[in-house]
Amino acid sequence: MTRRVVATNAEVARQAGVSPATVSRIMNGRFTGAQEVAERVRQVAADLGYSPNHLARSLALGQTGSVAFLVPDLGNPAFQQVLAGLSKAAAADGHRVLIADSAESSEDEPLLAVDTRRRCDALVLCAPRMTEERLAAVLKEVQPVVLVNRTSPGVPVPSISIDYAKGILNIAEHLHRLGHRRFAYLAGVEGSMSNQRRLQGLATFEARHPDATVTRLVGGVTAQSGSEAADAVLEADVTAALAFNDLVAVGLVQRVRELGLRVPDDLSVTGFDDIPFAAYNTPSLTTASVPYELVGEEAWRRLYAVMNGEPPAPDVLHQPRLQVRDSTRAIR
Amino acid sequence: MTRRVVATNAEVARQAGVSPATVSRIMNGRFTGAQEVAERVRQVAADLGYSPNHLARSLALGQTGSVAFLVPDLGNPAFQQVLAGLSKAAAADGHRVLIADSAESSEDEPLLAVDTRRRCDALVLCAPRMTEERLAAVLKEVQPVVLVNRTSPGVPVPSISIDYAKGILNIAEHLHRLGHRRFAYLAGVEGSMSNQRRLQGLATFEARHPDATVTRLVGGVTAQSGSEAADAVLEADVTAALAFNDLVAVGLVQRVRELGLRVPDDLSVTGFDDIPFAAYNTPSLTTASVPYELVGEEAWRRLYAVMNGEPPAPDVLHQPRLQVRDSTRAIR
DNA sequence: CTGTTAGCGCATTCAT
DNA sequence: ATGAATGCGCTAACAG
Repeated sequence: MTRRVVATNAEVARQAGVSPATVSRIMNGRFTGAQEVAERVRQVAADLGYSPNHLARSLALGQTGSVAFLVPDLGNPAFQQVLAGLSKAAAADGHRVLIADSAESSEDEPLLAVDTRRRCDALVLCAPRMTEERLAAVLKEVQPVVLVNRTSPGVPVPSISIDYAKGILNIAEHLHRLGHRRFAYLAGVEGSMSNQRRLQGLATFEARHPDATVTRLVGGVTAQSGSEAADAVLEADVTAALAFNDLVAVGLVQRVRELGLRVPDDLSVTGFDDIPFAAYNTPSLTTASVPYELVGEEAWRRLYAVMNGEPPAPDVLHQPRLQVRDSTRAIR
Repeated sequence: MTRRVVATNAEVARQAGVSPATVSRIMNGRFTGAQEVAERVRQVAADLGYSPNHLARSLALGQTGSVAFLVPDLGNPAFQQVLAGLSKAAAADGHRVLIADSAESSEDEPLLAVDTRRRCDALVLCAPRMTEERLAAVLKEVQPVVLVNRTSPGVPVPSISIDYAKGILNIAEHLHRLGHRRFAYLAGVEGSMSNQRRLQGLATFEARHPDATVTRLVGGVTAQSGSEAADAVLEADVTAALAFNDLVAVGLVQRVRELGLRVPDDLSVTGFDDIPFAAYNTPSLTTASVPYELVGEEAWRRLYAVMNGEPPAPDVLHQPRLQVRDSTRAIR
């Protein structure tokens, strides 16, 4: 009954006639002795199929070489892009990403964040709906940490954010220039930071343009919720609908067309995020382009800095870029 | 200079006046002694903000509570669905998923698979382009492992696969019933298992229907490659185009329409996978529906079984379901 | 029921 | 240049 199925440091050391310390040094490139010794050890290691146990190594070193990424919903293309950027950048520096999907349950997020963080060296936290109180409490437990999509008033941690208010404002202004005056806004999840910011942007817009009216409608974050909101949009008697994001816009457009209206002829529709599909939708979506992959990359840079005791780069507030396509057109 | 920033088992034990073993037992619910002792220990632990070091625990236990998932491209919605299913199922059993994205570089996959696997208890491997030779070598090093999207002739490991051949055959038959006789197939990555299976399905189709011709064209796996193949499709003088997957179909449809043709009136187009967006495309995509999220879930079930020394459920070969929508129509 | 002891496998001082 | 000894923090066997 051999318990161990994989070779160990000590085993290699014994067979190569050296000490475990020497094996360790050779495996980590800190060896300064004779070449032939190194060669012999490598040979034995190869024969035994040995490679250092990552767990034991992490314990001794005090670091795992992986970072956690907590997202509300990995099914959302926007978060997938952040993950892609984070994953690539981290990999370039020899680190891995452990994902935790809270499945939109902001109740569980604090626990999930802390627990996941404990398995890694650091955390990238994206929790747009967590209360500030909870967030502050969590942040103290999970450092090093970088915030995505929001900042924390209390605890000072690096963050990468998007200027959602400005983004939706630019979209509204674009439609206003096209002659639109009656708008509908399909809201995202109530209470989420990203929805609140958009509402602020719309408030600014209304203040600037007394001739415009914006009807707030219940929306959501998925294509299905966009579909379901179609009737309400039509009843609202508007000429343009601003969806919370591209997914909602896609769902809305499809349903509206099924109901016999034309987009953009009868109704202009806009999205937000500029997910890859936005350009391939029919009609292609006018939206606010957000560099999510870059966000993931920047999050990594800051995390890496903090992990190495260096000061992180300053926070950034990305300005979404208005991307005009075919789903919007001038009145008349 | 206090080095430790977080409390340790021994520290709690000392302050609570018990042994480390007792603390361990209480933290893991294996304590059978007096309630007041447990209460006191919990109180001390809470005061010190103590929770067991996951790394040390893993080392002692010999397991980490996380599994690795290697994918060729996390940007592909199909893989994202598998991940979602896997992640949810694993989470339900108290496990986490560590992702590794090989960025379509099958060269690096063997190393990446082994290295990532070493950080976890098991691996879900999705490497459609790895050579069988390499695959066989890798499989021996990474067990427990479950294969997604392909099987291994040599090493017997559990696998969840899709009957791509049957799927594309059903699509072709559907078009044939609609009167189509001249087809174009936009191939995926050459040499990939999933592309080979589709080619086999098409060969079967041609054998059955001597009156039909299928022109093989260079494609890819992204919307952009679909766009780029549009010219070739038009030159091929066909009435129906079968894209490798939905992404390619989406790109093809958009470009073809830009070129002034109507889909499905002038050209029927089909996809594969039935990604969420397929239903929202204009026109909605006729495609082969694959239950990818279920695939991820089933992969977890088998992995979990093997990890616990139980026999895994039998391999499954999922039959894609023909999903007829608006991108295909009868000739004339 | 609870404490003592001995690893888990590795990296790293400190000697030599 | 190399080996012996120690610790990372925890769990499990074994006593008592």
